[in-house]
Amino acid sequence: MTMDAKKRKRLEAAGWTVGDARDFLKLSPGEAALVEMRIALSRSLRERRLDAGLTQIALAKQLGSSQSRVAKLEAGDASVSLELLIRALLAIGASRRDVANALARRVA
Amino acid sequence: MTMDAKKRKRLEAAGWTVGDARDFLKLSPGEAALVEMRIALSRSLRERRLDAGLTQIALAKQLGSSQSRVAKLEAGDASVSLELLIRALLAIGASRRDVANALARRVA
DNA sequence: TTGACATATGTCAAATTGGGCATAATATTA
DNA sequence: TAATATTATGCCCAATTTGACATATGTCAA
Repeated sequence: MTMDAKKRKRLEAAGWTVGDARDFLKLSPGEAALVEMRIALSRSLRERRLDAGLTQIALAKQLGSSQSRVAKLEAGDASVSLELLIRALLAIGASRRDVANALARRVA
Repeated sequence: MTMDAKKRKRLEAAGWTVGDARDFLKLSPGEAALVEMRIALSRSLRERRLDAGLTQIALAKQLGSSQSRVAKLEAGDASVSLELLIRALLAIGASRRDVANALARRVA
């Protein structure tokens, strides 16, 4: 994890809400893009799961994972990788293009 | 790692070339998509690096990583995650949309 | 050829991520 | 309201991923 991400975690743990993370924390464009991707994928995952009428437990089963991890996936928790996020999307039937679209989706 | 991915590794280690991995190994659509994404991102990474006139060492430095890992990234090695692949693309200046496009790119 | 540079591959300790459990918080329904 | 279902969060530690290193292989010009 990068320095800035650690800093953010510390701040959030201390009860701060980070309004505009991008320049407040001076994230590099790449770091910012990564955060945005995580958010975009998280949201798509939740939408797809709900559209499919699945509970987190049901999705976890399809994924071969646990409810708690699905909750973290959808929360964009720092402990989940893009890798797992993408696996999860594929697990509920998203195509490669669907994932690409989700990835590029606006989140601001 | 999944069962089938392990199987593929064993086969490749034994000297086999996997022509059409998709149905020979009976990968699920999701697993196949994941493999394709890895390949697509790997290729985009190498193209971008070469276009930028960078060596693997130079890119490794920008990434905060090592030459060997960059080599593995470009080789689509099983030991690299989509996460790192995406970080690498962002590190050489790809935008979120660029990554999305790369991800969806045809590889067959 | 040799030498210099670039890339590939194997290994391993350290760091990150994952699964699963317990439990808390938050709906939702009777 | 209480009971039930769903989602969130913290924790542990096993598994995976990573950076770094050594070394092998490949490339190309002198």
